[in-house]
Amino acid sequence: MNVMIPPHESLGFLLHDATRAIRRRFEARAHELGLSSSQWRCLVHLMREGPSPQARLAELMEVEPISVSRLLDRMQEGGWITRESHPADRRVRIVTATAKTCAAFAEAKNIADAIYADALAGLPPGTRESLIATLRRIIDNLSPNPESQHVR
Amino acid sequence: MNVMIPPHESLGFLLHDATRAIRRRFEARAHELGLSSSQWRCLVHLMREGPSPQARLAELMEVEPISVSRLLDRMQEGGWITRESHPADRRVRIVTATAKTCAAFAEAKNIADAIYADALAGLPPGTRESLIATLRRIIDNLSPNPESQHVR
DNA sequence: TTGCGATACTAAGCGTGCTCATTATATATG
DNA sequence: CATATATAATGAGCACGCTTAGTATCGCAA
Repeated sequence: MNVMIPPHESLGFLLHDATRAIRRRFEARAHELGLSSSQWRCLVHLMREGPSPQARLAELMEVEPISVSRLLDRMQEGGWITRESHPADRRVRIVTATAKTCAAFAEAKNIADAIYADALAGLPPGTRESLIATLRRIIDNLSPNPESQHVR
Repeated sequence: MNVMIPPHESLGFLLHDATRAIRRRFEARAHELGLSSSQWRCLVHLMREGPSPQARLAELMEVEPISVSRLLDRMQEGGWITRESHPADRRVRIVTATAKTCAAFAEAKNIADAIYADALAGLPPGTRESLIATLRRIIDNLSPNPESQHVR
């Protein structure tokens, strides 16, 4: 019945803490840009994908459409994106990054890259690659969609 | 759906996604216990530490005291903890795990351990240990408190 | 054409984190 | 003693995730 968990050996706790440390540091440094980590995640997908319906962004971010809707409300208010009606399907709103986004993108990316470098400081070469491979496998193993595993 | 999109390689995104996958799976399985992942995190610290002031729990969980206050409101309502006045310091509320917590603890721990095993399935032996070491170093590297690094 | 299910988005409300501010109490300092 | 500062907890309000539900629109089939 002993609760023998030495300080933070739990995989879940460590992943949680590492993720939170990175997110906090990003938000501290990107605060002056007016960009939260969720907004940054959204912009990365949007810049890679190009102008997209909200449902596509929800799929890429793996969150519910309603979460994207609220997020985009704030991003639109912040001037990061525009929402335009799809010419052929009036249900769809096409989300497009603004010039402000394009201007700030490189700066935010530099912030993120610097944090990753800090995070991995002192770890042997190849750690990043093996960590990435492990994380990808964990995500794949826990994917709720079994037939998508190992296929992609 | 669309299988042509190459998955992103960003460390932050992968950590975020892996953490979320574990959290989601835990919450799906612990739902019938009435335990959220945050409540579980809190209980783990509480069982390890013993009856504690809220401020101590906030320190252990590395969240703000107000967040603990709200979390404990719900945990108290759910019957997981009690709050008692400190006999010598009337500012302090001592948080204590209830019998319900002790009864459910092993079950929740089994859920968590099973998820970690699923997550690491197919990865070579030693992956867990190296992943844990890497994550601990990342957390340490990003700690906002420089003099605590490498000391613990 | 009409109807019906699927899809795109939004509304309402909650959990869990945050910042900023407030109250109550303890402790140190003049 | 009186006051100033520090600490413990909470209130108000926001960001961003969720579930559940609703509306508008599309596409297909009878």
